[in-house]
Amino acid sequence: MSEKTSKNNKVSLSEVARAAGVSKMTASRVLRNEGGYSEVTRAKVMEKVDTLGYLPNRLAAVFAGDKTSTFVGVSIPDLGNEVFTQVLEGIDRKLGALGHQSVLGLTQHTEQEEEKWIRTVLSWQPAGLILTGRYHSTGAIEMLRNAGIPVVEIWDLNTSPLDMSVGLNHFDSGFDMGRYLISCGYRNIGYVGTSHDTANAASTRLDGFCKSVEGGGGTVVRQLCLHDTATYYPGYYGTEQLLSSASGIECIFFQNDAMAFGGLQYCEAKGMSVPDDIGIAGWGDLPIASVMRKRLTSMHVPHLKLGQAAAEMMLARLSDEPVPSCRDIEFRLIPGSTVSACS
Amino acid sequence: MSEKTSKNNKVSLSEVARAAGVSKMTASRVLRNEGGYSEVTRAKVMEKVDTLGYLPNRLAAVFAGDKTSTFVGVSIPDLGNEVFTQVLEGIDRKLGALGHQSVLGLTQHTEQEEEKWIRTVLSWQPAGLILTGRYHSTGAIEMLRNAGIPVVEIWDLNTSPLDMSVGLNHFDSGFDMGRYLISCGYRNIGYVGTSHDTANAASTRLDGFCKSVEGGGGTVVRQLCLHDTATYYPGYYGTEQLLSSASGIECIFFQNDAMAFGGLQYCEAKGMSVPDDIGIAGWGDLPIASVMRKRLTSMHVPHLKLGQAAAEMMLARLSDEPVPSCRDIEFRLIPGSTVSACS
DNA sequence: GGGTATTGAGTTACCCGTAACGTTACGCTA
DNA sequence: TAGCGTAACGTTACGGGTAACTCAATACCC
Repeated sequence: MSEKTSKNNKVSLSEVARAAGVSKMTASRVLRNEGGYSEVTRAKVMEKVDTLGYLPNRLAAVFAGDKTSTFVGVSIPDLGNEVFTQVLEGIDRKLGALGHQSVLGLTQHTEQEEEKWIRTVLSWQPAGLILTGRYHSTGAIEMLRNAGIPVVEIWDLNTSPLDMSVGLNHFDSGFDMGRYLISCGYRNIGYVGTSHDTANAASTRLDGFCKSVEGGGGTVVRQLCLHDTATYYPGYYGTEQLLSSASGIECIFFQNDAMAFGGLQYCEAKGMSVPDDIGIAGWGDLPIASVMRKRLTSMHVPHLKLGQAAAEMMLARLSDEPVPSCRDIEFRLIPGSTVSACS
Repeated sequence: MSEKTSKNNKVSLSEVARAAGVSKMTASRVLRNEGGYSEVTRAKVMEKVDTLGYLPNRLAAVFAGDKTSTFVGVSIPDLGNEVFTQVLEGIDRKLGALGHQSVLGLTQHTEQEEEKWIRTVLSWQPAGLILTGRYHSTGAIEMLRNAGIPVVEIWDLNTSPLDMSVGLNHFDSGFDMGRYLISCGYRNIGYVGTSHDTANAASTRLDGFCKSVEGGGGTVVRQLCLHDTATYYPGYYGTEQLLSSASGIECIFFQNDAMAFGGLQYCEAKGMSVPDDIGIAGWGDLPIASVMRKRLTSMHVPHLKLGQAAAEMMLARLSDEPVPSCRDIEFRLIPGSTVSACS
């Protein structure tokens, strides 16, 4: 409110320099700890920085140098699904610790939204992008190619990524779950999840699941894909829909633990006993599973770690370290006690 | 990978102009739909934009004009607490829809982290900032004052904000819950929450809660503040700690629904019946409450709406519309059935 | 004392758009 | 046909910082 020199009433480097009685360049060197100045000069400059309340303008810095900025665009489908918030937390913590910032993009599971967001965020010259999923619009791919910045595709394992990728093999994780449920003796199995315009990891999981169930002599009686977010309540009413539209279902596989919990609540509310009357399996090993009385049958996925790995790959690439183009994140079946254990 | 003219191998406006055989200015006007050019010129320019894959450089644009950028810094404590992810989703959806971007900051509930983040994000010349909470370090406040950009403080109702504020009266919400529990006949009440270095909304809630409980002749026997995140498992083991360190507790008030659910699971696991043996009250009316067999006694808070309101205030201010400096978000007690209803 | 490091500070040329003019050509009116 | 307005485009300065370079002063050595 006091100084009003440049038009944005922000204190610029040249003002600091003038006040300190040195040149702009000297002041710049001091601020970047570049050396080439005396202690006295440094003190003078730093004092003025303090009194004037100078804040550097990174925009100008990026603009001037051929360095890229320190922010990284991070796109995820939505924040209602705890799976993604954990990944995001992993990413942002790691990026933040090393002086980078996340610019958030919520794609709502559509390629158009993603493309729109990519166009916008690229115009800000980000250092790199982290995108969820392996499917992108052709326009998006074109832009990403031209941008010439690091891109990490996360969540789906992608052995031929645009640039880099960290994720897990969703097909296999679904396959493993199917095999396990078959080994428990289930044959008539249902699925409750959500669907979106875009092909995604959950559908890949379902593919793997069907493969092993059918290979094991079982049937995925009905696959219910709701147009909703993958959280508790859709799990609840999805289960209701599933059970009322198909009979003889012995076990239900859910898109994630939140939905599975919703389903579990529905079953118990209707007087069904889990796992005696019906088996319930989730996916993701979300925090809620840690307090459930019956250990939820699920698939453990280190979400936070996945996010951190993505950030690490990005940062390594930005500092020109060698980076593998693809990193596989392991998952682990949790037998739990919401399906009837078998021999 | 093909064009490599400017150092960042990005196509610049002047290249487009040169290719189209017009001046830089003309190309700029075409891209901004500013008028002052013939249809023929427009077509020539747009064609080159397409073939060269030109993406505007918003950095340069901000730099040139005295306009601010389109990104808005958004700081929240953490993503593990669903309360904040919902608020963030509300903010980002609204901002994104109107062409703005969120730059995320996770403060981990500390003022130092917040100050560090503010310093960094301000150097990117954001259009504005949205901060969670009303308490900030003096250094942060100083920077915010000097920055001269809109600031919205959310979550805590703050009638004398730095600039603008949207939030709810946490004291009153705690007070209401206390009064309700008293009216249900409870007298010996416990509290389980988390504590952080910073004074925060949850502690204000607790203050209000204690006030009405004590005013109503009850006692908050023990207040347990764990150093952990406010989610399921801390609710579980916090309840264990609480019950083993104090006797005669008839009812427990939790910092939020996730913790309350954890506590509920603990109680039921130990054979206690809710609400017959012990009452459970949460806060926030989180999605999980929608599928619980017993309706959780809680406080409904429109998190998404709160986030949207914050974004709206920011956007209104940015387009110079008149904005009230403070907006109160209402909450509503949900009696539920995890406390014993009274006369 | 003269030559050579070393250190400190100044100069200049960008970077890529936008704003503010300047110029030209043309059409319309009186 | 003079007079004026305006569409259509060109030109230039500018913004805040950085990189590369030059220059001046001091320190040190033989």
